[in-house]
Formats: sequence, C-alpha cells, structure tokens
Amino acid sequence: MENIYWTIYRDYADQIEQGRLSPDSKLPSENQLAKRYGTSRETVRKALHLLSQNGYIHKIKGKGSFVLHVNKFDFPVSGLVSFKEVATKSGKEWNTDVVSLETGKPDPYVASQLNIQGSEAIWKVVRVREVGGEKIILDKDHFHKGLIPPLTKDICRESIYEYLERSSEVKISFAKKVITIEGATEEDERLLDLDRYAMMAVVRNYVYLDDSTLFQYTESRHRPDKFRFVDFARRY
Amino acid sequence: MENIYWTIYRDYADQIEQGRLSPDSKLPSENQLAKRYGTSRETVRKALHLLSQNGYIHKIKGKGSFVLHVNKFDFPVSGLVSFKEVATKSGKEWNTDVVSLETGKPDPYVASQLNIQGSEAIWKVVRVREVGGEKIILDKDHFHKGLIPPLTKDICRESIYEYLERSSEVKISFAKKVITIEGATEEDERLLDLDRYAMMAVVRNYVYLDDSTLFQYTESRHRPDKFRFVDFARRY
DNA sequence: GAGTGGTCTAGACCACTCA
DNA sequence: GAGTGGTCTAGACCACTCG
Repeated sequence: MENIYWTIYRDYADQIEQGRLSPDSKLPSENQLAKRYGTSRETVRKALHLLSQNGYIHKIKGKGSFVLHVNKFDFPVSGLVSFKEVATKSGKEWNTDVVSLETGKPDPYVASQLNIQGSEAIWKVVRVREVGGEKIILDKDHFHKGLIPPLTKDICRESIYEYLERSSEVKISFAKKVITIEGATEEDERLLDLDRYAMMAVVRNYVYLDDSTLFQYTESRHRPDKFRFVDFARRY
Repeated sequence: MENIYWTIYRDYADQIEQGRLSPDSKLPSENQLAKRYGTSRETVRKALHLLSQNGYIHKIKGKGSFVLHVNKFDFPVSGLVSFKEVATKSGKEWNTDVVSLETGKPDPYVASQLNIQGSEAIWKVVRVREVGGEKIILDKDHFHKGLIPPLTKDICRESIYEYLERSSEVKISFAKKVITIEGATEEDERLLDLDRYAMMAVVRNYVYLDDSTLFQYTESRHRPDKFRFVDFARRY
C-alpha cells in the first residue's frame, strides 16, 4: 500500500511493462484516476509525472496521457538497476562468478575515488558476469566497510543491492555513471572471453546514500560488442 | 517571468553552476522560499524537485536542501544538450565543419529508423566536430522534411537546436539515446583524425516532438579516446 | 462547450533531526 | 519542541483539443 502515488505508478508501470497496456493506448484522465483511487488530482499527477519521466507514458495537453513504445530488454536500462534485475528481465541465461571477496585497505586509486582518508578499510568484490555462455563483464565493486553489513560469496553471487535494500541499514539515494572507452588490461584478458577485442567499455559508478555520503565505487568493464547503454531524457 | 517554479529553478541552477553557491551549502527552507517568492510551498517544492532530479541539490528530511558537488565540463552531460551548448560551456576551442547538407529520399536503414513510409523526403546533414584542433566527432542528422523549417549551412554550423527552438513551430519533447561501440567505417577514417583507432563510440539519438512523433534520427560517432558520457540517476 | 492536462493555492498531518 | 522535508487535499483558473 504505502504511498498512494507510488501505488498508482507501480500499477501502470507494471501493466505497461507486461504489455497489458499496448503502446499508443490512452490512460484514464486525471480526474477519472483521482476518483478511481479515491484521491486528489495532484496525487494522481505525481504518479503520472513519474511514469512520464521514466519513459512509460507521454502527456499531451488537451488530449490525455498515452503509452509510449517501451523497448523492453534494453541493456542496461538507464538508471540504478542492478545486473540481476536487468539479466532476469532479459530472459537470457546468465551467471555470476565471484572471483574474489576481500576486505582491507584500498589501493591509492580506489581510495581517491571513494574519498577515503587514513586507515579506513573497504570491501572489495570482483565478479565476472557470464551471459549466453560467454564471460563478458568484469565488475569490481568497492564499499566503505563501516557503512554496510558483512558480505558473503553467496550474497555476491545473487544481488548485493537486494541484500542491502533488505538489510535496510543502508538507503541508496542517487548515483553518477561515467562511461568511457579504454584499452583492455591484462586482468580483462585473463578473466574474460575477450576474443580479439583490445578495447573495453568502462562504466564507473559512484553511489551515494540518503545522507549524501559516497559509499560505493564500482568499475564495470564490458566487452565492446556486447555493450549497450540506453538513456531516456526529457526536456521540461 | 513565466512559471514561478521555473523562475526559482533557474535562479538556483544558475547560482550553483556559476559557483556562487558552494557545494554542501544549505538552501533556505521551503517555507522561507515560499515567502521570499510570494508563492505556495508546493510550488517551491516543484522547483526543488527539478533541481534534485538534475543533480544540483540533495534533500534530507528533517534537515534541509544541500548543494551537491557538480562536475562542470562533463561531456556530454546527460540529457538533451546540443554540441554547441556543451562545447561552449567547456571553454575549449571548437569548430563545426558542415560536410554536406542535402534533401532527398532516405536510404532504407535511415527510413526504418525514422519510421518513414513511401516517398517522404528528409533533410540530411553531415557535420564534423573539431575540438582542440582534432576532428573527433562525426554527426549524421536526419530530419523529416515536412516537420521543420528550411535549413542552411550557416544554421548547421551554429546550432540546429537553437534555430528550431527559436522558430517555435517545433517543440522538442523527449529523446532516447542508445550508446554502442562499433568498428570504424571507411567514412569515419576519411572524415576524422582517427589515428590508429579501429572502433568508435556510437550514440544513436531518437528525438520526439510534443505530439510524440519521431522527427529526428542522429548518429553521432566519437573517437573512443575522446568519448565520455555522464549520467545522473536517482532512486525514488 | 465539454473535457483534457498545466499551474497554483492554503491549508493539513506526518516523520524526521537537532538542540 | 521547533523546524525541516514528504504526502495529501479540495479547490481554483488557465490553455489546449475536439466535435
């Protein structure tokens, strides 16, 4: 139940994702929705605004709200979605191999990325992502040790995000992604099925908590032929 | 003046961009802002929500709204910003060379991307972007001819977006970007300073109008060492 | 003219933080 | 307990679309 606007948002986001509402079809008007959910029009508008921001619908003044053509299975979808969420949605066979899970002092580069001073310890997780039988993505995660509950290999094999969200001590708030293209390293070649590719798509992810402290730095290295990033943007 | 919430948004976005409000500093409370702008709290909240979505500020319940560390000069900033906007903000010396500007029938690939049927004509613009003396980006723009006012080489050398926004017949609403990495083509090699690079970062941009018709398809091909894409995302 | 979404108001109650 | 942001309400007026 929770928030009314969130309920409305989920209702329609789910219907659109599952194709039960087809593209170009018209949503009920804001007044109708307000009556149906027993709430005020402004609350309905909050939900529709969210749907619009996330590329589910499009609103036209004087006409109504319409379902957009959503390309499902875009990888990775823009935003803060975890590998597991994306992989399971895509329906492809996938697997995560935890190469290493250790705790200790960060090397200087990571320390600077995480704004770490002095002798603070971190969790360092290295994972290889296998999709369709090929080792394609190398994920190197770094967390402030003091900020999260203890990790295990089993948790890393599933989804660290799901674990953190459930354990609820930690609230993820926002993130910044930087995408660049860089030469493959010796490590990439050793751990992945690189074929002849010499370059990698590198996504650096900086994740912040609710109180705006930086708590995670992740480097996600993708084989270029399998890399695809989708971004939906709206003018105001 | 226009909308109140837009005025408030611009006021603070400008102050933060120009560094007149330093990171971590606290904004006035929503009630104070409502008084100061002679408006209601909900309207102030709309402006703050926009600032928050765009990565300018961060709101903490019970405490207030705080300025985030904005990395200026990130190229390209997430969203619908044109090359000219980004280039001028970065302060680097830049130049646009209009390789060709023609109108006619699209080839089959572009026609399918633009959802063109039958004998509709398009504008096709090919531009080379030079930054710091190097030809780095190849932009191939395609517009439905019937949807926009006529283009000239001079307009293409400046900013097509500025021109379209001023001419006001056309209202850009939302866009979808897809980033992939692909092999360099013979055309890339001929028109750009590619050095030894064999791959390109390709950004396909699908731009829609207010009535949700697709009106532009652009392929933006970047030399990999100069490519950088930044995305700011928020959990709700 | 009826219906739609866009903006705005003046309140209300809540959960949270901090002194 | 005073102040903060988060949610919600029940209205209002406007600009726009369409028959």
